[in-house]
Amino acid sequence: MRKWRRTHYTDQLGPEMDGQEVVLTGWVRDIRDLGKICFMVLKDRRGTVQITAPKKVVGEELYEVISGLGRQYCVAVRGVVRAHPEAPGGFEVIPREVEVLSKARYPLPIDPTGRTPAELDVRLDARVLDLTRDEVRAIFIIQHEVLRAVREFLSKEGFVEVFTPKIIATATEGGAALFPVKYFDKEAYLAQSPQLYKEELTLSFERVFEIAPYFRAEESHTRRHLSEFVMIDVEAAFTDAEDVMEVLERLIRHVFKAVKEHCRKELALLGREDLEVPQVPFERLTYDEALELVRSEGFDVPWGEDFPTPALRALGAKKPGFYFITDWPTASKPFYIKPRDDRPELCEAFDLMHGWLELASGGTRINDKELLIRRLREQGLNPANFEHHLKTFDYGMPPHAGWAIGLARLMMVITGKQNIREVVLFPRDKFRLVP
RNA sequence: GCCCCGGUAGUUCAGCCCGGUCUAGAAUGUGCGGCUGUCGCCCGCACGACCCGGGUUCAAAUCCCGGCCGGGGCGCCA
Repeated sequence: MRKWRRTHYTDQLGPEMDGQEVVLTGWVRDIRDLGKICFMVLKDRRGTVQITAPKKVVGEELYEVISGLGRQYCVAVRGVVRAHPEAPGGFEVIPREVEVLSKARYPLPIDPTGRTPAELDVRLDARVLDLTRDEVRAIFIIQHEVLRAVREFLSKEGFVEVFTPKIIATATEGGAALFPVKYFDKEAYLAQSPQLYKEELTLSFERVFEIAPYFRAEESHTRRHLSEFVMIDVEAAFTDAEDVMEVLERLIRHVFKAVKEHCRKELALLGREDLEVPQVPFERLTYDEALELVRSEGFDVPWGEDFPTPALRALGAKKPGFYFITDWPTASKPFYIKPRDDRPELCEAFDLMHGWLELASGGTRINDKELLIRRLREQGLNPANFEHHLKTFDYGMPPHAGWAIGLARLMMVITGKQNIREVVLFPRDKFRLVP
């Protein structure tokens, strides 16, 4: 079907083009048939334009075609631009020929104009149609810019983008529940993190990053958890936690600047024109300081434990922007995090927070094999299950550090959306496997 | 997994507490008709729904129990 080649997007038209013939393609957003004149709003990915069909001008036959169109029909229109003071934007297109490329069947599951609102769950069931709305699509255009900016920044910082396996042999790290998959005649699992692989790769590339989906079979049923989610992972040789925290906060700043500069229209659609580029460095709060704050709010959290959600909310109320929580109790963090030399009950781990939302976590890693084995045992894990990983520590493993940030959580902060499902195209949780 | 709240046309909401007046109301949508400047067009007519199963009752959208699904919270989330 080559007959209809678009000559212009709707946002490339204007009253100064009066008299010019154009070919437009898109979807019928609205039809207003007044009897002897019919107005059709044509939408493409860049905007809308009014197609005006006066019966006397376009003739009986074409008038029937146009007034017979329905919302969300996919159409091509050949017509002439005409300046007209009463048309939106001061111009309209008088059609000469209209071809229906695809019809819509009614009833549509949601109103594509958004005038009759639908709940998120209903919208997700009809996600593809939901995405015809500019304000929904804006989220993902912003995400595209975020990813572009992340790659730009990390590349400039000397990081190499890599891919590590998403099908893995064993439940390497313990902890989070994994999804088992059949792998020929073996049982395998979907990766919950690239942690061990990215550490190993610092031995050769020194600085790597990976942007990929991960899978966790948790019971979590909250506004900020999904079973499948994209993480941006970074790992760097010859660095410690403080070094990579600086990379992280500068990255966040770079991303916010890029979004602010390149996604003005999309931010406006989401009511986020006021998005502020955060200043660096972000505030550093030690675990002990955070604990004290939380306790002063009346939460009885024992030393050594992670903060329960209500405590984090209280913390977020006091610290609404970006901040780090550092120097966590060693026992509260994974085995590969390096304990502090001076106080081994604490470790060189950090979390990046935005208000009460945990965005990223990272730290200095252990590069001493014997210590790593001891830490595995202390966490109740069997070193034999980490044979391949431990072997790489015999090849000159450099000291290294890194972090991982949840892409969707970052998108929640940028877009102001309160439910992670809003910022994921086709979210997966315990109760949703389709579409 | 636990707690609270909810499930009514395609969508969004009313009715439910206090069972009968519900042949279930509205908006939007869809269909048909009318209308030459609309832009959430307007006017008229029509179409379309009580989540599933069981129970109580003369009678259930309404009360009770179970299930499924949804919203929120918590837990889990190295």
